[in-house]
Amino acid sequence: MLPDHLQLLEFNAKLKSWYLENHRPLLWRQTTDPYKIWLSEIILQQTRVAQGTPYYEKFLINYPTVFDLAAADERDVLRLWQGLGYYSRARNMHHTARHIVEEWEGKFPESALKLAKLKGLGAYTAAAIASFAFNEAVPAIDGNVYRVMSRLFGIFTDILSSGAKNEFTNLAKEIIPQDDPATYNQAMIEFGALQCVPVSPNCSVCPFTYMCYAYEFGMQNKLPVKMKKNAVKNRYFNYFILQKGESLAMHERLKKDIWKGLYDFYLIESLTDINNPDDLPEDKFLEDWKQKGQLRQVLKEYTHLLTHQRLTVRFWWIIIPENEIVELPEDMAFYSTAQVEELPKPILMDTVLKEEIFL
DNA sequence: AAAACGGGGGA
DNA sequence: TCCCCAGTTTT
Repeated sequence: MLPDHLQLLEFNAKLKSWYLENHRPLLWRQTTDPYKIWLSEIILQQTRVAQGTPYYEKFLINYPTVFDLAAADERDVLRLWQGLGYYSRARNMHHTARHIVEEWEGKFPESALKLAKLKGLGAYTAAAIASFAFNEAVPAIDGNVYRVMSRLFGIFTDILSSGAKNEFTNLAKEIIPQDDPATYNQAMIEFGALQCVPVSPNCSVCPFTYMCYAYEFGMQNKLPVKMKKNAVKNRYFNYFILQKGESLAMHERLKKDIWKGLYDFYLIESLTDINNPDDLPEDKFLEDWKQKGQLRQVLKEYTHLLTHQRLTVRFWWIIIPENEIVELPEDMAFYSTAQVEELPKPILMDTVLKEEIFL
């Protein structure tokens, strides 16, 4: 959906006039001093403008130049940063200030490529400084720009995927004008921040609806695509360790679930944490075993963390007299302790056996 | 490739 | 209360 050359010229012209009319007069936009731009970009990396602005002013009063920052004690820098979070940003800035003073006589490298080698500067920040301070024609792509581009051009690449950065950067290189790239970058970011906002953008006042993929297909709230982080699901496992003589009843997990192919005990999964087996849903095997044997709880409650599951696991132990015949589910059988040792088991089963049964 | 970083703000 | 935010470094 990349526009052709003429559309591109028109897009850039409209974007620029949108910016000139609508942008916020933020302090760090009144300068081309790379030090001040650097400071603002680091602060704004994961901080809202309203929260970051007082820090920006505080920092410039305390450390007006890169030399002042380089001369400061790290603890003073961190103290000034206090409340902004992500303190490695402050430590990296301090480190890089010293590097720039010692290696570059206080002068910032003037290309994004060189800037990106400095600690604390990644692709985005390096491009931002290179374009804002030195007018280099490199696209600065932050979350705002991902959003604008994915909607305009209908890009469904997951912006958190490893390839997204390259794809968006390559496309942006086609779009960024050689003439005044700084304003282009500022404008894309500001457009995303003010107009093409994450939720329910007001497209009725957008100058680009006529060429916007998301607008045409009503996909504003579907773009950009961000892979949902696997929600961590809570599950509650209630295990019953059935022991008869020296044998334990075990079960091979065959269903499409965690621990497939491993052996565990008789399991009743519940929707909540249940500490009294009488509260479990009725179970004919359990009824039989409780009648014929003796139930006791293994006291510990285990929390087992998997990539996207959090298991709360309780164990109960039922001892059946040797002479009793008990019913077992089809997929269960008694195994001697020696056999149990040999069976592949979830580490949690192993732990419990070692801690509670064979001690 | 994935986790860690750390607060604030919004659902 | 939980979830998300955005970029970089570290593992």
